[in-house]
Amino acid sequence: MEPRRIDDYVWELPVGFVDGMNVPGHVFAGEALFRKAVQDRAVEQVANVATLPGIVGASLAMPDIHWGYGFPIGGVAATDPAAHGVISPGGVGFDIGCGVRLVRTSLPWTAEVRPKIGELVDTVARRVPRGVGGKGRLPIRPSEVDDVCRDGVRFALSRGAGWEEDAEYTEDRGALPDPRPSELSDRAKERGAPQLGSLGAGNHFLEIQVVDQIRDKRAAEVMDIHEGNVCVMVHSGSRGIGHQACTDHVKKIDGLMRGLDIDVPDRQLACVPLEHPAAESYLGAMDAAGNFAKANRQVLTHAAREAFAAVFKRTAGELGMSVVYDISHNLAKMERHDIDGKERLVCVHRKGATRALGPGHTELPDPYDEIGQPVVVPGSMGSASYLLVGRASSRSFASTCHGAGRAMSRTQAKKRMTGEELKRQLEDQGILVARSKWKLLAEEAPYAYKDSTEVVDTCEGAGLSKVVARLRPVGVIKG
DNA sequence: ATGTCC
Repeated sequence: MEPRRIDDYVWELPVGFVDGMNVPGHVFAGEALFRKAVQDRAVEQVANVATLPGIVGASLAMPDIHWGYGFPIGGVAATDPAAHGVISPGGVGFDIGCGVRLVRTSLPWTAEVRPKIGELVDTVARRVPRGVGGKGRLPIRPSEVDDVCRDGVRFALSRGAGWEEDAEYTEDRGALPDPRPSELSDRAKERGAPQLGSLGAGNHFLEIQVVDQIRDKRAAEVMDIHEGNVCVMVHSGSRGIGHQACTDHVKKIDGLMRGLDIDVPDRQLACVPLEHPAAESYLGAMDAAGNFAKANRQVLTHAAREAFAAVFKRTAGELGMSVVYDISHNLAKMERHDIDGKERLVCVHRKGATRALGPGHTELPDPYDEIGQPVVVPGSMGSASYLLVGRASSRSFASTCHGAGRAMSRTQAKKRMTGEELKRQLEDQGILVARSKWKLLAEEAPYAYKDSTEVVDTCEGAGLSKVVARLRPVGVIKG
C-alpha cells in the first residue's frame, strides 16, 4: 500500500498501510513537507494511530508533523466513547498544556524603542527564570498546587500577577473544565511547586517581536494588531508537573493494557477505553497540569509587563500590553463534531496541533466572534512566527498546525554550529539573544526546523486556518 | 519536552 495524493494539500494513507488500521491516515502537506515526514518515519506513526480502538474519521497530521512518543508531534486523533474509543496519554505528549500566548503593545518599532532593545532583552531576561530545572518567579508550596491546577490563569491573578481580562483571552476562559488535582502524584506536585512562572528549555521561548506583515486587515484590526508594532510572544508549558503526570499515567495505563484485550502496534500507544476509570483519572490529571501551564504563561506575561514598564517608565496598561490570545497545542478535549453527517461527542487528541474554531463559536471572547479563534504559531528561533484565525474545518476536527516542526535531530543540529556562533549569526541579522546554555541554543537553530511560512500556507491552502499577521523576532529569551 | 535514568 502506497500513500495517495488526494489534492494539493492532503495525502492519504489507505487502510492497510500498516496492519490493523480502522480508518485511513490523512497528512496535510505538499510534496516537500510530506517527503520530510516519510523520512523521519512520522508517517508510519500516523498510520499506527489509525489502529486505535474507536478512532473516527481519519488519523490526521498537520504539515509540521515530526517523530514523537507513539503519536507523531503534529498529530490529531478523535475517538468515540460510544464505539469503545480510547484515550492515550501519548496522544497529548509529555508537555501537557504547552502553548503560546501573544501579547500586543501600542509601541511602534521606531526611534523610541529600537535603541532600547538591548536593555529590554536584558531586563526581561533577568525577570524570566529559565533553563532545565530551576525555580520559577512565583514559587508555591506543594499544598498550593491544587489551587493552581483548579484555577489556572485566575490563580496567578489572585496573586496579583495580571489583569482580570487576561483570563477571558485565554482558551477555556483561563481554566480547563474538569481538573482533578487529586489525580496528580505527590512527586508531580513537588516538581511543579517551585517552577510556577518559569520558561523551561528546549523550544520554549519568550520573544520580543515586530508585526512585519498583515495579510488579513479586518481580523488584525479586531485583534488590535498593527504593522510595525512591538509584540511579546510566550511559548511555554507545564514544566515538571505535566511531565511527571504523563510519566505516571503512561505507566499505569501500560500496566492495565494486558487485561484489556487492546492490540496496538507500538507500546507507546498505551491507551484505555474512555469509559474505563483510568481514562477519567488521566483526563483529570491532564486538565490539572494544563491549568498549571496556563497559570505559568500568565506569570511569565506579568514578568514581561513589569520589564517593559521598567524600561519605558510607563505602566504596562499605558503601553497597551493586552493579551491577544493564549492557546495550547498539547491537549485532549471532549468536543462535538459532525462525523458522517451525524453529530458525535468525541475525544480529540491534539499533540503539537492547535484547536482552530471558526467564527461564531460560543467559546470565543465576544470581540473575536466575527473572525474566529486566534491561533498563535511560534516559528523557530530567529524565524517568523504567525498569528492565524481558525476555520473550524470538518477535515481536521477544527485543528491546525502548531509551529515550524523539527526537521533535524538535536544531535545533528549541534554538529553544524556552536551556540556561540549561532548567537553571533543571529545578532548580525539584528536579533538579540539571551540564552542560559550554549548547547541548548545550538539545538534550537533555525536550520533544525521546517519553514514556518510553508507550514502556515499549507494550512491555509487546506482550509484549516487563515494567516492574519507575520511577526519577526528582534529579541529572543531562551531556556 | 524533561531534576535528558529512581
